[in-house]
Amino acid sequence: MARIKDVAVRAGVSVATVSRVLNASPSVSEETRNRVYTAMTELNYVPNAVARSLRTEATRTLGLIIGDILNPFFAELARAVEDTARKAGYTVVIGNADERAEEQDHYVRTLIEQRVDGLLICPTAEVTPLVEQAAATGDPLVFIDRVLPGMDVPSVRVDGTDAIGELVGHLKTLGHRRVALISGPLRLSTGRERTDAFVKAAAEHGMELRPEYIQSGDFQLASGRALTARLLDLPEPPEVIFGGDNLMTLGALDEIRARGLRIPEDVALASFDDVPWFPHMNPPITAISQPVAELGARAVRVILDRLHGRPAGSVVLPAVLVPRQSCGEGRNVS
Amino acid sequence: MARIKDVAVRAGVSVATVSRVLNASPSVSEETRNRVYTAMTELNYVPNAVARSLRTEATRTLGLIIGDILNPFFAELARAVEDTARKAGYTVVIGNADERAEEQDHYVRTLIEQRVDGLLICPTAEVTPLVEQAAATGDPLVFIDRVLPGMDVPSVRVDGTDAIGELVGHLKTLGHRRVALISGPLRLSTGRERTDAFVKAAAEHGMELRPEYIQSGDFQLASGRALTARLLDLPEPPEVIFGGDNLMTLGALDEIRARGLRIPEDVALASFDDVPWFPHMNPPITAISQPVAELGARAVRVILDRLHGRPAGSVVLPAVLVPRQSCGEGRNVS
DNA sequence: CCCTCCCGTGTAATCGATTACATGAGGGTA
DNA sequence: TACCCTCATGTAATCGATTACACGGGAGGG
Repeated sequence: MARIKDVAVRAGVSVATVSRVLNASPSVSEETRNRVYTAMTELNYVPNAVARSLRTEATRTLGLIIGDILNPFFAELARAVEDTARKAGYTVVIGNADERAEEQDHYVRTLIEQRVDGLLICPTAEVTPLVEQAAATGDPLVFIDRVLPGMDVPSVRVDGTDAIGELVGHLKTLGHRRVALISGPLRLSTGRERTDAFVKAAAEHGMELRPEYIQSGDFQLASGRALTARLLDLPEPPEVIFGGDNLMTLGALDEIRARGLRIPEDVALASFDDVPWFPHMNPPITAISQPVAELGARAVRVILDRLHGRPAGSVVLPAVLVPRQSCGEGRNVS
Repeated sequence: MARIKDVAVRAGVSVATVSRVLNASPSVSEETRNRVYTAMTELNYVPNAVARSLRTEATRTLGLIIGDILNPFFAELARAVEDTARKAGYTVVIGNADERAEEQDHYVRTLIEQRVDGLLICPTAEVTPLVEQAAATGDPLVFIDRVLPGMDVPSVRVDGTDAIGELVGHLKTLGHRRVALISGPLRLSTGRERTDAFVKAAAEHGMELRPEYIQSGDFQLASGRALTARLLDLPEPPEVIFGGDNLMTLGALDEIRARGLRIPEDVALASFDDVPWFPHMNPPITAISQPVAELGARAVRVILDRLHGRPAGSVVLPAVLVPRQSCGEGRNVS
């Protein structure tokens, strides 16, 4: 593969001049520039980003560590991050942590070895020593979606509290009283926040939220199904089940269908986290939609701010309720 | 950030020895090795992969260019590629081509600049000069999912012909005669193959496949919806619509619902490409499922074979029919 | 005519690792 | 004792770019 030196020889100039052409430096004469361009095409020259990065100490690359790319929420997030980064001239390397601290650490390590310019992390529950150290070292980190307590790292996240309040109001209007929640681990900021907001809203609206109606799992489909089974097995099952994310909601749906129950007549269903196919379900699923694309875009902007020495604060975005039919005769909005 | 030289000084050895420890060379004494390890942890040393790659001319990185990460098919593919590559000690950089040749070329260029060891591409319809040149130069390429005619590049793909034949048989058994297809662009190998297989199977089973029942779009939701509208507007609309991928099927579903038609009574629906939520639709969607995880894993193996100088042939995997209820009283398999 | 300044270009150090080759200590053998 | 071999380690070149600094020539001013 042709190197800058080959181009230089062919164009009859020095490597410095070729480099200047590569970097669009103004101090190269028109004529020389053309000679260099010609030599480059003739040789099929492709600059070596590895060598450039070594010298410049910048890779123009961002690392993104997410929980699970199969989860549409993360897929959309990855897409938004990638789009925004690309427009700013950055490449994104995605790491799939599979919601495991160990995998997350693997990627943190690898990406730091690769000298990414910044690291966007959807952290797992645990604060691992490696992440702690990276933060302490001053590596440019930003947390997305989830927050780790007691760490001085800027974060970009969604606050669903208001939307959950709205949802509970909606449920009350529809005549429901016994409401249940199946959510993620309380150690995850998102799991805790959604639970707290639901409990608070239920209290405010005078709903009947018994202790056994609050179940926490791991944001995965199987746990959604298992917890739903537990709820439906209660002597007095809830009238509504609220899934803490789209996968737990899908698990709930599986269990409800397996028992031949009707939605919303036998049990109503709502979801935190909207996905493109919820409107097409039978019945369409009422959901709380997060501004995922915005989340990703803002996260990139925060990290770029940090990289360019601009002040970088945290960002909190609101979620919105999208009422459909899975909780009863709501407005028919898709 | 600490460099190998700092570690060497602190451990009282030369950089060569530190490097040997890093690369687990056996010719370092136990005692020295320990001193080096200690120095590394004390300095929080993280090896610089950029420098290493420059010297070794290998990045242990693979590039993957896909059509659209929001499409569950590609998300699953990305996941499989990443998993398999990771197990072999490789990192994967994903590029989102958004089904546009221009974006695809951007990533081909960028990833070659970054000197990825191999490139996995789901090519867009056009054979761009850049891709052609990369293939000619002997860059390690592998095509996934789609094939470009007349290029000497190994490919890993799914052949749905048999499954489509099975589907048409299934439709016939259920009493359908007028069958229609909404598929992707014929210039895409997948679009053409699915269309050809459908036409052939329909003929073999004596189905009524009128020319106007064959529509081709762009594998996106909007085009699925528009083509479905066109089919339903025909004086004699088809009894069955077969979507060429999951997005076109979803578009079809939108249009069918918008018109208040029932599935399968008014019009039956089937899909090439199964996704996790099809079983949860109302009614559950009959689909042809591709071995996506296998597809990704095999593609990685093919490229690694090439990298290691082993012979690397193309791979064709079979798809399978998963009958559900959207075409009528089929077996109830989820 | 000479001095300065600027413009375009070249020389060479540098980034942080890997690795071929050199070196020196120690042990075994004749 | 002399020789050779092995083992552990060090020296220095190298990968392909960037860039500070040097330099030569031409223009412009006095």
